[in-house]
Amino acid sequence: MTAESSGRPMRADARRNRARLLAEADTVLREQGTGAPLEQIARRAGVAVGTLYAHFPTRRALLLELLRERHEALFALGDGLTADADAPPGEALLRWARAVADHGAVYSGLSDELLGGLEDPESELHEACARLSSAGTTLTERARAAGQIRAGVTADDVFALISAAAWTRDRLSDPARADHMTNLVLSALRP
Amino acid sequence: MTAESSGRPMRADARRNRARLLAEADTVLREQGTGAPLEQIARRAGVAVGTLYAHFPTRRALLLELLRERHEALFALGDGLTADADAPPGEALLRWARAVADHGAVYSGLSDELLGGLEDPESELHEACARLSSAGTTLTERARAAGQIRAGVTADDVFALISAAAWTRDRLSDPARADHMTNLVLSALRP
DNA sequence: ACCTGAACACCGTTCAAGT
DNA sequence: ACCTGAACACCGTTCAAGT
Repeated sequence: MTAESSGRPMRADARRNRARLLAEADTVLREQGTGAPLEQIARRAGVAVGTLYAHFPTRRALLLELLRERHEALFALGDGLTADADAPPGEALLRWARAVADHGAVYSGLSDELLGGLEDPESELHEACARLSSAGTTLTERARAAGQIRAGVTADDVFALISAAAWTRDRLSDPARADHMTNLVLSALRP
Repeated sequence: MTAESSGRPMRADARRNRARLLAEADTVLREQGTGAPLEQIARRAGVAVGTLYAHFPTRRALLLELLRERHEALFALGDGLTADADAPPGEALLRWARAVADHGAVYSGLSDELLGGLEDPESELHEACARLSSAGTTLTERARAAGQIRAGVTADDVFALISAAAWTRDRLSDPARADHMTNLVLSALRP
């Protein structure tokens, strides 16, 4: 067991290695997507593969750490939008959906992990995905009550749609189309 | 070079092996998706891996043959819908979109191949994807001219949206949601 | 003309041995 | 307490040797 999972402070070299691994992993995943060779990440961080595994037992555990900051920011955004009861609920929901869709397109393959992580309780990403999904629940219900989105659309539907928007953006070779396609997919929410 | 690519008739055993490979490949891909181990397909077909490669030099070449019949059926459907000039153009486009979305969800991972194959001219699936995409062009233009879909939506957008619908259906663990989500994603086309 | 299966490459994952 | 890197497993792909 490593120190990080037992609450004890990590040895200085371990902390440095962990930080380097995360930094290089971010670079490599931005270039090659969520399926990038772990060996390459370790090499670029200047450590052996075993060290990577010691810090992050699975690929998804590594991915979860990489996403942590952005997840926190999204939770905060969700709270902020929910707290602002006077804002037009349709617009609030759309701002939320766009933010999560952007997030899901940061690494190629991430949209699969997000929707898959919600559906699979065994995924290391499950809790984060569930929180992201439920953060949209209040916004969805308000928008629906105000008649600003389609009847019958659930928070689960919204999350699946957001994931689909991220997936589409991810696959497009022309980055100029990214915003347009995100808007188009999310426009399915219109009443 | 094999006989099949030179126009000469194949030897009887080769033809039998090819047919068996395609039949087993369909079964395996339905179970495990487009990334399934090729070794397993060969074993189930009772041949060595080399034989599979002799018939289908790449994974996508195999996939293209697996899809050929369904592609022909879709081309025919597209022609039929286009020929029927009296049908409501919005409905015709939606029938087309649903048919292609169903097709793109037959094997897990197929939606990636379809949209990716359209974007990548080097893909063995490129020509088929381009034909599928362009088959929707006339239907899209008619629907747009009749004001029955959103302004500014192109045939490329429709194909990307169809792929997104297939992807979403593919990822859902609950098959009962499949139709609902397909309808929701495609409802982005509404004016 | 076609098939076989061993050979090689690549990558994920583990773990005994080191510091 | 942490790191190294060899070892093993798995799969894609090629090709010399067979029929």
